[in-house]
Amino acid sequence: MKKYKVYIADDHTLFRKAMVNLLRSFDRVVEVKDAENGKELLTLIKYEEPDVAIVDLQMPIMDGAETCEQIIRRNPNVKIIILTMTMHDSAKYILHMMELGVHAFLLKNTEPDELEKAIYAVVEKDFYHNDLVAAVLRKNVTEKRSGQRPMFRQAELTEREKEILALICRELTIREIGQRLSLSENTVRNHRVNIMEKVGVNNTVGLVKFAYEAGIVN
Amino acid sequence: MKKYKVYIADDHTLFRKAMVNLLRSFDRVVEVKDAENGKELLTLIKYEEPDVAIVDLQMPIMDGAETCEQIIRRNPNVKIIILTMTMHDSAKYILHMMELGVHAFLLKNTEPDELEKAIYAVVEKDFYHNDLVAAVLRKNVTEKRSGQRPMFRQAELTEREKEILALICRELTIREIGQRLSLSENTVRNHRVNIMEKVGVNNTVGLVKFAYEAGIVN
DNA sequence: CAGGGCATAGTATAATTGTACTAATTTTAT
DNA sequence: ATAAAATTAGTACAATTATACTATGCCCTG
Repeated sequence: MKKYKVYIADDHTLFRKAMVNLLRSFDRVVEVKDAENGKELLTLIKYEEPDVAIVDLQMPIMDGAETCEQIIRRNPNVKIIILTMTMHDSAKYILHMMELGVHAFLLKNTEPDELEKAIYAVVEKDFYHNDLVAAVLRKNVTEKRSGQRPMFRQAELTEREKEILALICRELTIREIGQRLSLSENTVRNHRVNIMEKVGVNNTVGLVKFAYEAGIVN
Repeated sequence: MKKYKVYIADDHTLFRKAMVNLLRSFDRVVEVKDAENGKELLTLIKYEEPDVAIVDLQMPIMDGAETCEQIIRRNPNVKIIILTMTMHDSAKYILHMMELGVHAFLLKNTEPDELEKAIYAVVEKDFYHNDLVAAVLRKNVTEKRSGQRPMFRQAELTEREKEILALICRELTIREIGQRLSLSENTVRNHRVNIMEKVGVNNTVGLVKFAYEAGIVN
């Protein structure tokens, strides 16, 4: 019986440490390491490849999406399991990452048993298919048909854009953001417009909602 | 050496189960039970009182605030530890619950050691004082002094107001809302202003954030 | 039946956001 | 080293939101 190495990245220390304990209790897990953000996880992986990496979708430093892209590009043998808060909010991300080649998606309110099953499935069968994934796929199909807001709009914001979006969500005006970042108001306004285009909204409300769904605010 | 019974309520199964494991590993914890929402926790407590109840602030069925109120009213001997995601967003809740008499507040990204300390502190010294609490208190004082947003404003919106806030969050403009509800733009505008006053914000971003925190949008 | 909260509607002005472009410089990737 | 992307900055105008009031009718409660 083969045993697996599992690494986990999650910014909530309590959750992460508890998960480490849980993972260690699984029969076929031999080694568990943890990182508090995507960057740290990538460093870990540089030294030694795990069989499975468990990644929290919402992380502040390097978010789940970016982390997964890096892993897939640099360590394509590592199987990735995404942890996500709610299926609804992160549907567009899930779709994107399915395209990238992520191997499993689990809600954070999954039973431990299912996590264990998922770990074994991704290494042995390369994918773990569950209700969550099925739902996202179905939703994608139905919403595409009815011509709604583009389900997955690339929405990969640059660092500057994320920074500005975060400040918008702290209720700063364009002027205030300009002052804080020592930028022209025009520049900030342009970034704002670019963000809106990237995420596919056309007003402040949409921006804030996106920020929530993308985990840029909590 | 006295040993304690600890119950935990959190809607994220994975987190909750992992926490149960973690709690059981603490030297002076003898019994751990878990519930997936406030209601279930209250039922548990009806049959047997724990020494400590750990409550997630964000729960769908019966939220943390309500659960704590009930526990404090019906089982005043039970010490309550609140788990919260971010200090910033839930500051108003934390203050409210400090007034109610909750015994400790921890961020979800706390080290396990601190959780253990907090458990022993609340039963022995009735309160666990940490940086998070200090920060909220300080913020409350400074913001009160400078006449800022009232930290805890009950924010009980009327049905009409909730309805309009929901439409705002669907990215409708005042005009569109007026049309949809067959109201004058002015009326909608007035409701909007009243909502902003009630919840203590002064722009669209604040409105949307409130709606998220209050569960008016998901 | 008086007062309070709620829902409605109005006026007027200031401030901010939204749209639509152009354009130079720097950084990053192929 | 060259192309693409990111960051910076600008102009101009339209649309919407934010602030600050007044005012009326309705319904409920003490």
